[in-house]
Amino acid sequence: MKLQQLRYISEVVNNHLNVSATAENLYTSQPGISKQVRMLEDELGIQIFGRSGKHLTHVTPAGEQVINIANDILGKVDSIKRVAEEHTQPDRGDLNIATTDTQARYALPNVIGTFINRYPKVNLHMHQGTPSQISELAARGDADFAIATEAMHLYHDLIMLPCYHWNRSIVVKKDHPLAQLSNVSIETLAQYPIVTYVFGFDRASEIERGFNQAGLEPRVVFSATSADVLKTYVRLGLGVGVIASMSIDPKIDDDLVAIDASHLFAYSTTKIGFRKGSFLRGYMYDFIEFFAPHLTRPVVEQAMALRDNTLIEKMFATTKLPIR
Amino acid sequence: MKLQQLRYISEVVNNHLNVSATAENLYTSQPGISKQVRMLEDELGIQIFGRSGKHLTHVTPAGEQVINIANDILGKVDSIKRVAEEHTQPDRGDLNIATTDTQARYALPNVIGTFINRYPKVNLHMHQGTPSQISELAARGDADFAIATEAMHLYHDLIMLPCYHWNRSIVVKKDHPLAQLSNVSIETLAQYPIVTYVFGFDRASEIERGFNQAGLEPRVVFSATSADVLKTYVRLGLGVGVIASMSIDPKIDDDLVAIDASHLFAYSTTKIGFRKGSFLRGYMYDFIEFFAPHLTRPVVEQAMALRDNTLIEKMFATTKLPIR
DNA sequence: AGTCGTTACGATGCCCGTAAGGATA
DNA sequence: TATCCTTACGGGCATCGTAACGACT
Repeated sequence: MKLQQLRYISEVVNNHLNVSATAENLYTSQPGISKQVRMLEDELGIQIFGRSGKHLTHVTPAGEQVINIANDILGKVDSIKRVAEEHTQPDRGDLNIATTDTQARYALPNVIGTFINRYPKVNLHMHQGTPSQISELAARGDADFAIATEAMHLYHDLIMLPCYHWNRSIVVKKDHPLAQLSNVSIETLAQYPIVTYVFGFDRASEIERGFNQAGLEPRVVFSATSADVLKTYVRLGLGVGVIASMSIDPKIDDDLVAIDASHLFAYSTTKIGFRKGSFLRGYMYDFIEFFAPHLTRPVVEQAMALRDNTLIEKMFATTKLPIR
Repeated sequence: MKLQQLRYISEVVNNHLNVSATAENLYTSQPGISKQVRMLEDELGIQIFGRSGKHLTHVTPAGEQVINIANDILGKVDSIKRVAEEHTQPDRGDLNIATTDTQARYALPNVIGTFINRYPKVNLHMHQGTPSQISELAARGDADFAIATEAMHLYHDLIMLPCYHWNRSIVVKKDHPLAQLSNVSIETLAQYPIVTYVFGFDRASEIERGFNQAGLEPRVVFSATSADVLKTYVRLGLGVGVIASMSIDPKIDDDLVAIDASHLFAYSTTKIGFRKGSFLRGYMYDFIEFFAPHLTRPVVEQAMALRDNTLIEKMFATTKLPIR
C-alpha cells in the first residue's frame, strides 16, 4: 500500500469516478492511476470501485470504508507537513478560507486586515461558494477554514465553533411605505414581495421559519447569494429586502432605509470550522482569535479534543457571543 | 513522503533510537533505514532525531509531533487492511490479546473457549505482561486488545471499556488461625505477613488503600504477578494471601480456606481496551461481547465515538456491571 | 575495541508515460 | 461515434543490499 494509491482513489472519488479527469487534475497519466488503483485493489483483495465493463460505476461498500480511512490518512499527511512548516517558517504559509459572499464582504475585511498586518508573509486565499461547496472545500482540505452560518448538517467532518450571532434587517428605498414605520410586523412584511438570500444560504432557516410561525408564506420574487446584489434589486423597486444587518453600510446605502427585524426572525450564528484531526498552524489559531476573540487557542484546543459538534455546542452553551 | 519512511521513524523510536536493531526487526538493511529517515527529514526540512555525531540521541520536539501523527497514520493503514480482510474472509484472521496472568488464567478460558468454537479459523495469540507492557503492546498495534485492571493512566491512547467488578479474598491454609474466622477485620489482617500481587499489578491501588485508610501499613513479605504463584507460597506458610476471589478454584484449592475480603478492599474494575481509531473486525466485537455481555456492538461503537475515557466512564456510570 | 550511523556503488524492480486496444453509453 | 478504462511496452528513477568508512562510547 502506498500513499499515492490512497491519493488516487480519493481523488477518483472526488472526480466522480472519472479517471481521465482525475489524471488531468493530478498532472499525471490516466493509465498510471488506473494501474495503481487496480494494484491497490489486488493487494487488498477487494474491489474498491464497481465496474460495468471498463467504466467505473460506483463505490463498493468496502470501498466506501477504505476511502474514508484513506482520507483520514491523507489529512494526517498534510498535518505532518504543517508541523514541519510550523517549525521551519512559523510566520509563513498559506491560509485558505472558504466562505459565503456575505462573510467575505462584510465580516472578514477587518479581520483580514489585522491578519495580514500581523502575518504579512502568509498567503491568503479566499474561496467563495455555496454552503455545500464551502463544506466540501474544507472537508477535502482545499480550504483550511469554513466560515458559514447555515446548513450545519453538511459539516460532519468539520469541527464547527460558534463565532457570533447576527440579525436581519428589512431594507427598502426611502420612498417605500415601510420606510415610515419603525416597527414592522411579520404580517405587514408578508404583504410585500421579498428580496432575500437564495435557498440554502439563509432562507430555509430563520427567514422561512419566521414567516411560517405566523402561518404566512413569504413571496420571494428575487433571490441571490450576496447582499450587494440584493440591495441592487431593492433599489430597482423589485421588492423589500431582508438581509443581514451587518451588510448595510450607512455610507454607501444612504439611499436605503434599514429597519431592524430582530423581533421577526431569530438570530443566526456564524461559525468557523476546520477539518477534524488536522494540525493547525500558529497563525491559524491567531486568525480564529482575530475573527472571534473568545476563541483563544486553549479554547479551540479544548473544542478540538471533543471532536463532536454536539458536545461542542454544549461547551459553548453558556458563552456569551457578540451580536452583529 | 512515503509510508515506509513513516514506518521507519516510528520503529526507530520503538527501538530506542537504535537504527541497527530496527533494521533487524524489519528484516531490512540498516543503511536503507538510515537513508530514508534522512530523506524524510530533508523533505520536511526539519530534524526528527537529534544526533550527537552519528548517534541518534533524542527525538526533537518537532519529531515528537511528527511521530505521533505517523503512528496515527500507520494505525489507519492497518485499519484499511482490516476492512479488506473483513470483506474477503469475515471469520478468518488474527486476534492478539494482551493481558495479565490472572485474567489469562481465570477470566479468559471460558470466553476463549466460546470464541474459538464460534470462530475456529481465527488465530488467537495471548501476550502476558505487566500493565505497562500490555498498554504498550496495544498502543503499538501489536495487540488488538488490552485486558487489565490497574494503571489506567497508562492507557491514554486506548479506548477502555469496563467489563466487570471483582473483589479480593484472604487465602490461608486450613490450619491457619484466620481459617476459623468468617469475618476478618483489617486490623487483624495487618498482624500477619501478606502475600499478594507485585506493585503495579494490584498493589498500589485498592490493597494499599484498604490498609492505609485504617492507618495501617501492610507487611508484604512476598509478591508475584500470578495468583498461582501466590497460592503456592501461601501453602508454604509464607504468609496470608490476598488475591482476586475469582482466582480461587474450589477443586484445586481445597487445601486452602478463602475468606471474602470485599468489606476490606473496594472492588476493582477490569477493562478491555483497544487503540483509538482502529477498525474492529466483526469477530473482535463478538469477542468483546463474549467477555462482557453488556458490551454489544452498538454500545462499543457508541463508546468509540466518544474517544475519551473520561466521557466513557460517564457513559457507563449507571451501567450495572457483574461482580466476579 | 566495539558498536553504530553515514557514504558509496551497483543491481533490481517499480512507476510513469506513450501508444494501441476494446467496451460502453 | 465519442468517451473512457485497460493492456502493452520502454525508459527513467528510486530503493535496496553489500561493502567500506568514520565517529562516538
